Amino acid sequence: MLNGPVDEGYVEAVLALVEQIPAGRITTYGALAAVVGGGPRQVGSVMARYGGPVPWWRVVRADGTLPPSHGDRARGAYLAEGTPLKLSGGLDLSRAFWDPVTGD
DNA sequence: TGGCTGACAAACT
DNA sequence: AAGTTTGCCAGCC
Repeated sequence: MLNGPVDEGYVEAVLALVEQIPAGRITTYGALAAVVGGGPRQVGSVMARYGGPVPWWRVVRADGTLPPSHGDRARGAYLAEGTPLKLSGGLDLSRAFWDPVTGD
């Protein structure tokens, strides 16, 4: 337990939401940041450090474009889960966006 | 102590 | 439509 440092609460909140993202759906860093607080960059930083055990590929940019760091790993996951992809190589936010606030 | 960096976002040209 | 610039928040040098 322990829980030592406070950041753990913040990290836990972010990871919890990411784990709640249903397959075939995606959310944005800004949306998560709006729920857990802080800024979108902070969410990204947390994911980079502690986002190992969570489906981080379901978290994308606000434009629906794939983050440079995701790599082909995320692309395969999208196809495998049936995530609505756009011909431009991005994601169809209008169709695949999942709201962490309402949970739908 | 000040400045740079970073899984971002929104606005402007 | 695309590329560039500024802002935000926290951690690290």
